[in-house]
Amino acid sequence: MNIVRVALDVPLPRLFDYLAPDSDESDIGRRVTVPFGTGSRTGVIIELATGSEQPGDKLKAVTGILRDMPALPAAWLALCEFCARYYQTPLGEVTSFALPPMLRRGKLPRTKKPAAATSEPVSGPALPRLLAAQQAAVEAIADIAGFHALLLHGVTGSGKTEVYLRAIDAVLARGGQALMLVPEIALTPQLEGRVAARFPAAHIVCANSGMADAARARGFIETLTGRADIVLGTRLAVFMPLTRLQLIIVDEEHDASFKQQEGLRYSARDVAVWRAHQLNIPIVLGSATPSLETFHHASTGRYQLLELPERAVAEAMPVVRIVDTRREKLQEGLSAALLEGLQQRLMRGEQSLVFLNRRGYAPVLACPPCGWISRCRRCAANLVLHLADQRLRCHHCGFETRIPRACPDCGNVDLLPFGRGTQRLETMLVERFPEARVLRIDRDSASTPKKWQTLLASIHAGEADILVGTQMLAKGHDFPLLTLVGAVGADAALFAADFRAPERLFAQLMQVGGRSGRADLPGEVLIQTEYPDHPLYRALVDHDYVRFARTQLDERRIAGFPPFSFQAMLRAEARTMEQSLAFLAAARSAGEVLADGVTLYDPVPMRMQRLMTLERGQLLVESLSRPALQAFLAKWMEKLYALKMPGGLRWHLDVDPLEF
DNA sequence: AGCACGCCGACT
DNA sequence: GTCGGCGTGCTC
Repeated sequence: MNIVRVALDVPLPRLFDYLAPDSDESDIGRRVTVPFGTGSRTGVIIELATGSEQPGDKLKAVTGILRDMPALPAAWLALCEFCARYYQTPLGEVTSFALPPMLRRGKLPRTKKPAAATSEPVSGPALPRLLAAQQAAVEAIADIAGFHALLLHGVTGSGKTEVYLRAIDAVLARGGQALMLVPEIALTPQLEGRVAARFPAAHIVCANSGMADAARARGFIETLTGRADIVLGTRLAVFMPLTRLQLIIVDEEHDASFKQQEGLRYSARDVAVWRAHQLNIPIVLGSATPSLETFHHASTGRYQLLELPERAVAEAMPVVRIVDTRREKLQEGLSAALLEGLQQRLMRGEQSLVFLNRRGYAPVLACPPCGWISRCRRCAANLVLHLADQRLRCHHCGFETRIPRACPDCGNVDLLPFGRGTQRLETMLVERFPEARVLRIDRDSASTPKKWQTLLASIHAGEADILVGTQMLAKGHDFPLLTLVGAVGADAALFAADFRAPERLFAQLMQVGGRSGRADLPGEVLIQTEYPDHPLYRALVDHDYVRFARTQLDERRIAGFPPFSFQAMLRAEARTMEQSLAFLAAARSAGEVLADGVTLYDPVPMRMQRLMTLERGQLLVESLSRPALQAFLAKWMEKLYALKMPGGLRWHLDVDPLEF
């Protein structure tokens, strides 16, 4: 009896058996349409069987095996199986996620005219000369046979990309494929251009969530059929079905966007490392500020550390200065030193950037006499004042409303904005420097890729003197005219409850600081703080990531935080906090009997306690051993599926959570 | 997650 | 008398 075992996109941790008389071994990894419940679904055939644990009368026959494209290879299925196991997600949800939406639905993209084959071997551009450290890195990567993880640690401008390109070159020369992951969609076109220019004969496939359905499906199939030489994309590209993969690169490996924060909560960087291990190939993790997990691995020798200590382009590192704001009376949040710096750059015709990671005019509008403040009705958050379009807006759920003329509670008309956002800084700077062209760059002003491109273009054309922006500005873009970066309001992250906040702050300031300066125009970074002696800032002054990382790792070791422990977070959301916490308490009791070498903490409300009218709680699980944690989670999940829940309650498990 | 079945409230 | 609320149970 021919039976196929099918992974379907339902939240049930099992496969479904179907009769498939005409199936054979070659159908493993094929998509298949099956009757399911009252309807029909498309899934993936995971294995063949001759019998089933299901009673024979329950077995239905498949509607059809889709043989219109090559079957997904065994290594790809194994990758999905790993994710299902590791992230405690049903295999069908993983395979479904890993497929482009169009293929998931059982369809195929229309074939497009194949790009004109490059008949003549095209010669690439002349190669830039390598610094000694770059050369050493390139050779180290070339020397590797088999699985090996390398951390390429180098500041902005140290030439990491050139090292990647050389490594890719070597792989292509051997007829292999390379996979390169980058954090942001916004960065892929730029990188694609550079890669395409370097490898004119290579077929490059992009993969990111911003692509049209058909294009993404086409890229997936081109990868599956082996036509792609280089696959370039954001985190989801880690699931592309490369069949001759010989090298994986993860650029900006520390970036939090490699971790998906919903659905399948995977870390593309971690999955990439597993994939390299599975295929026995090298993986290069690159960053100026590696994640502490990765740096720790490099320190213990598990990963090989490759250092690029200097900037490749002849430019000095920017001078970083701390501005002590404890004694000073600030002007709208800006110190005399920063204002002076801005004035100087204006006179010299150079650009400045004021970095403030908070958009809007002010974080809250308040009525001082009666104590009213602008709060979101649906979330445990304040409504942010957006003066530019006269709205109050919740940055968490998107709720917005007109700015009230008077206090809704007491009628007082003198409502006051508290705190400062980019819009307020912009207003202030326009008043203070009437001759300057001030440009604000945040998610409000650069809401579409097109607007973002326009803003970028005018920055490059020198049509702006002072930029005010959020972290949007920190990533990936070079601003040749920029010589001053001022960081404002950074202290808030120093004492945040999240133990990863300092790590993120350091990376952010390092990254935004790296935007300033070039060969003939040395850059300067001014960090305003009330904690001028804080080790984080001192390390920034010295450009000493390693010292910062070691200090942080020491603290983490003492506190028993990752990477010295392994964590998972169970989160629940319901109509009331009581329901959420009651579920988590039940989950904890169910888990405690299984816990062997695993600690379950008290259920607590999440930091963003209410979101979209749902009250959210969380329960942290921790272990000193990853295998122990994994073994526990597998057993625990079975019990959780069996737990009775009040209507409207939803829960999920987040393995290796980044958010607390 | 869907989707059906099922048993109680307020509408034509 | 029926539409519909969402509790419960099932999907090979």
